[in-house]
Order: sequence, then C-alpha cells, then structure tokens
Amino acid sequence: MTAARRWPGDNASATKIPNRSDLDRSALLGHPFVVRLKSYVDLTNADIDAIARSIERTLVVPKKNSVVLEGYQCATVHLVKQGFGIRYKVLPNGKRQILNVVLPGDVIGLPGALFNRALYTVASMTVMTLHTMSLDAFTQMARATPNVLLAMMWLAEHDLTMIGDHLIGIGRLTPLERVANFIFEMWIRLHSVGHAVGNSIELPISQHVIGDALGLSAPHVNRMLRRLKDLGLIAITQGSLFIKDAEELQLLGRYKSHVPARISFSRL
Amino acid sequence: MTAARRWPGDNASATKIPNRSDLDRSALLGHPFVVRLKSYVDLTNADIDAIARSIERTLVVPKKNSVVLEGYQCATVHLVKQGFGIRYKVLPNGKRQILNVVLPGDVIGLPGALFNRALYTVASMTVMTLHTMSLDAFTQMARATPNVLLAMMWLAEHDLTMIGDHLIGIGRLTPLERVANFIFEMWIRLHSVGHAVGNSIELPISQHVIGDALGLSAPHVNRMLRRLKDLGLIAITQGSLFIKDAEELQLLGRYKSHVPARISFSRL
DNA sequence: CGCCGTCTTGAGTAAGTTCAACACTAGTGG
DNA sequence: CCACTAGTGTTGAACTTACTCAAGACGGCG
Repeated sequence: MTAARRWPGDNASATKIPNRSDLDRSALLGHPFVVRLKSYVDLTNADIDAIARSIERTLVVPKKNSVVLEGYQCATVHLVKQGFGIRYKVLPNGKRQILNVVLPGDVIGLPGALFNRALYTVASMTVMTLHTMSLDAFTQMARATPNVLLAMMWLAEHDLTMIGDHLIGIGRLTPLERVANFIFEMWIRLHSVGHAVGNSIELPISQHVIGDALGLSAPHVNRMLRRLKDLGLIAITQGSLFIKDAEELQLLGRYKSHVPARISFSRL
Repeated sequence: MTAARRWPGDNASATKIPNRSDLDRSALLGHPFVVRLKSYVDLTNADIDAIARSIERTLVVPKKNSVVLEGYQCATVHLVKQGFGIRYKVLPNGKRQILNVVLPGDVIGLPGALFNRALYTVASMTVMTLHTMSLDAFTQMARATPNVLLAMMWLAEHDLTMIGDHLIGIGRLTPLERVANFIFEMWIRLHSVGHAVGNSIELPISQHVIGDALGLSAPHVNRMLRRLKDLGLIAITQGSLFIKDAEELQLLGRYKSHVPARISFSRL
C-alpha cells in the first residue's frame, strides 16, 4: 500500500454524459433496481410509474472514474443499471478501505444525500450506466408512494446486513476464508441480478482492490487465491473466474445467505 | 478466544417482565428514540402520538441476557430506552464478532423483522429498558405517518454509516487507533443522548468485549489501553473512563463525526 | 516496440495471537 | 462472616502470521 499512489477514481475530471431521460414503465420493468425492489415488496404499476417520473437523466460513467467524492455536496441519488463500482474511503495514513462492491440494482448516494455531504467515495471499475434522481424528487416520490419508501428502507436494511457480514468477515475470518467468502458473495449477488452464467463470473477487479476490500495486502490475496486454486475450489482464466466446488467454497467462506421476508402494506 | 466459552447472552432463560404499556405523548418527549428521530426530521405531535400508540409494552431485560437470538423468528421491534447492549454473531469456529454497541435511542430487531428471522444476536450488558412494537404495528404506523417512516429510513442510513466506519476501523486502523476510535465514539454517542457527564463516561464493558468488537484479543486490548493511559489520553478508575485529551484521542482514532442534514416533507 | 498496470514470488520483519499464570473484585452459599 | 467461585484485569514468553519491500514476469495498449 503506497501512500503516494493515486487511487482509481481520484481523477476527478470525469466526463459525464448527460442525457434527457425518457423512461416509461416498460423500460423500467427489467431494470435491476426495480427487480430488486420488487423482491422486497409488491410494487404496483403506479409505483413504478412514480419511479420512472422521478428519474431525471441517464448517466454513463467511464471506467475508473469517481461517481461521488467523499466530502463533497451530494444531493443526487443514483440507481445502478449496469457496471461495477466500489465504495471506499481513503484514510489519513494513505490506506484505503473498500466498504462494498457496487453492482447493478444498488443505490449510490443515499447516505450522502441524507447527510449533507458524501461520506464515502464511489468510483466505477467498469463503464457504468446510472439513472439519477435529485434528492427533492426522491423525497417527493417517497411521500407520494409509501410503498416505494418502505421498499427503500428495506433496501437500506439489506445493505446494512451486507456491510455487517463484511465486518464480521474482516474481524474474525482468516484471510483464506475472507477471499472464499468474497468470491462466493460476488457470485450470489451477480446471479441475483442475472449477471452470472452458471458457475462462471467476470470479475473486472484487481487483486489489489480485493485486498483493500478484505483488509489484506495484495501479495497475500494472491497467495490465498493460489491456495483456493490448489484446493480445487476455483479456476481463473483470463479475468473470468470459475467456481469448481461451490459447496466447499461456501463452507470455507462461512457464507450464509439471508432469506428475505416479503412485507407490504396490503397485508394489513 | 476459547471456543467452549459461553457468551454472555447465551443463557436464553431470560425472565422478561411484560407490562401493559400506558404511554402518552408527554412520556415519550424525553425518550432517547424520539430525541434521535427529531434530530433527523421534524416530527409533529400527531407523529409522536402515532409512535406512542404503536408501543405495546415495556420490557425490562436483566443484565447479560439475550434480547433477540440469531436465527429465531423475530417480529418485534424494540426501542431502547435505557441500558447497554451488543449486537453480535458467533462464527462456526467459536469466534465472536460484535457489530455494534446498542445504546439508548437505538432500535433492535429491525433487520430481523424485515428478514424473517434475526440475523444477529442482541444481548444486554446492563439492565435494559425497552419499548416493544409488533412488526404489524410498525408497518401500520409507517403507512399512516410517512414522516416517521422517513425518519426511520434516515436512522437505518445512520446505522449504516456507523457500521461502515466500524468496518473501516477494523480493516485499516492499527489496534491502538481502533481502541482510541472506539472510546471516542462511545463518548460522542453517549453524549448525544445525554448519558455522559463532561469528559467522563461509564463503560460497563469488559476488555474482552472490546476485543470482540475491534477484532483484537483481550490481552492486546489491555496493552493498548495501557498505552493510551501512558500517553496521557485517558484515565480509568473503577469502571468509569475519563478522557483527558479529547482532541488528541479523536485525532489518533481518526474519528470523524458526520453532520446530519435535516430533511422533511414540509420542505417541498 | 516500449510502457504501464497487474500478477507472482521470495526473504526478512514487525506485529498480534496464543497460552499460561497470577492478582483482584464481587457475588454466593454455607 | 468467611470461604469459594467466576469473571475480569494484567503480564510475560513463544510462536505464528501477514505485512513490507523488492524484483521479475506477463500481457495489453498506445
């Protein structure tokens, strides 16, 4: 971890490409964000329309660019349509900790919108397609459609559990277990939004980044990956990762999936 | 960390003392939970009445008892009125990771209510006074008073940032910094709900517990505490902790407070 | 072709764990 | 009232582990 190094995303000269958005309900139906919300609560067509109306524009962020910068004003909420990102923070001593990997269906900028400046930096790892919504539009939608607000709160709680599990991993798992856990989680999450085929996933993420996510040094991540390969659990070819023994990998990584409970106002 | 050890809170034979609750608005005004929500959004009297109506009973939990058990059904939301608790998880290898310390004003059981079983165990460290609300009552209140729902989402995001900071600490801070950070955070949080006098706080928490929170061994926590004492930053006498040099402690612990932004529907 | 980012490997070192033993305190039951 | 127990705080020594630093290989891209 070299302190002088410039992190990916530090080049704030991101050229963002704003478009007038012209989304209708049908365009949103396959959106990973809507898919995810629908897995939490039952959304009506009116709810989805409300989301569509609140979206102001579509943003395409080049790879290795920052989406939101820690400490800067942030009154925009971004819904991730495509691409990989990371949410991280750089400490005074130059070390970086990645809080979580941002995948399609995630929301960027919500905590930053509620506090009045962003708490963490979010940077793209690949090209990302985002749909943006101003904080005002978000709040307005929240008032009009409590269903969506409830789903958003659900989503916040889900994020909480993911960060909680991440915390547990860093605090009390061995490096080998952490790496196994990380790979398995990526696999599950990519599957849940339809971005994984079978046992194979694409991980456009350097070992250095994995290290910063898991609190390990890059060389050590390398050694642990090699160990997983030697154990016959995974195979790596050309940037894509193949899971050879999912069951054993899950066991080793102590991965436990959380079963969502569907709640809705209509139940009352 | 001995695997065979029984954690505080494992004695599930908690004798809980149910009372018919009879709370009105005035009784809630000084409640740390309401104080906290009001720091996020403007609550009307009607909002507070709605909270009061939703509370079903008052629960007094003896010290070192479990409030919710991981894996068990959990359709109740608890608002902490008094006392200390911890939210943790025990791993298959017998190690324990504490996610956060539960203080007055916190909510217990929300993620557990949204997933259909509790994800983590919450145990009391001291005697705790809780106000309980069924999940149904909570959802009903949420629909009727979007103001409160918005505040609850705010609270969820706030928890998210606290766990995020905890994650950063464990991942990338040195043990000494972690302990300094922990003490400072406790001080700030206790102050914010009026449970700290000046630079002195009561920490009814063993070093073993601190270790499980910070991912350290108990002996090492001890060494780090001694180091902080030797540095003249803190003093410990009889279970209460005195902060001698807050500024230096904050700096060492890399503690950064988050300034809340007040948002409300009425702004629209 | 040369460059840069990433992957890979090795050796030395600093760091924190583990294990074990003892002091001290408070609570408990005889 | 006292002995006993359990939990906690404290310290030391040996050991393991992962980091740091450094150097080289590989591969894509200008």
